[in-house]
Amino acid sequence: MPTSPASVTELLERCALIAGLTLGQLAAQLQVPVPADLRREKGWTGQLLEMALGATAGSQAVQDFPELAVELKTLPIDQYGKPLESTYVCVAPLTGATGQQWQESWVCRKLSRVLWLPVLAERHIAPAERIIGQGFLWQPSPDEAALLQQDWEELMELIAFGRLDQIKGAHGKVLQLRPKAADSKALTAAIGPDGRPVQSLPRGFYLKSQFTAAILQQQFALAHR
DNA sequence: ACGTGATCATCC
DNA sequence: GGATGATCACGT
Repeated sequence: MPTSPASVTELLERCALIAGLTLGQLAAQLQVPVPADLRREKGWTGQLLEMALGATAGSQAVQDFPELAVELKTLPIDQYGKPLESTYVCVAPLTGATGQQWQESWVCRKLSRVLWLPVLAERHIAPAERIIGQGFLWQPSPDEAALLQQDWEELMELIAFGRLDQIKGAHGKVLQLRPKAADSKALTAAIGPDGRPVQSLPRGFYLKSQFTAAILQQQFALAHR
């Protein structure tokens, strides 16, 4: 069981070591069973790679590598390097976050330094055969940060004014709000249209795949110039 | 129930 | 084919 990396350099070295391996090969090294599909283990890939890299946070609400201030995100991609899914960031505070500033938000902090780890994960490829790509460290550019902040402020304002029901996944340019729950019947406290407390479906912030696609494109260009 | 890891399944 | 809403497992 890998220990937690002492530095960002060491973390990136570990990424280089596993790049090119299949998930099956890595799972064998770590003595982890591989599911035939991910229908009942949707987080399996992320948890396997957390283990391989020595992440310690588990299900705690902190970054994956707290000492390094690095958040790990696996990114399922197709053969052309395009993301297959949006990227979950964190749960959305539906109460008690009115007046919060962007810089102190959970979204901002989690996205301040991300280790992206692409995995070739087209659906026709069995989990064991999926190939680990080259991980890389990313920090939002000023432009990217501005886009994220704008979307976050817009969504948080709607939440604070009790307009949660009007928020669809289509809201936001790069950041979206979508259900994040066991099922559509899950309930959590939120603010109603009249400002009074109501119960509603828990939501999470997600990065739209077009945004992560741009990050990958930029990284690809950097790596090949 | 909440937050972690996300992908599934269906609709357009 | 891509995006949106729904869902699965686990630890706390």
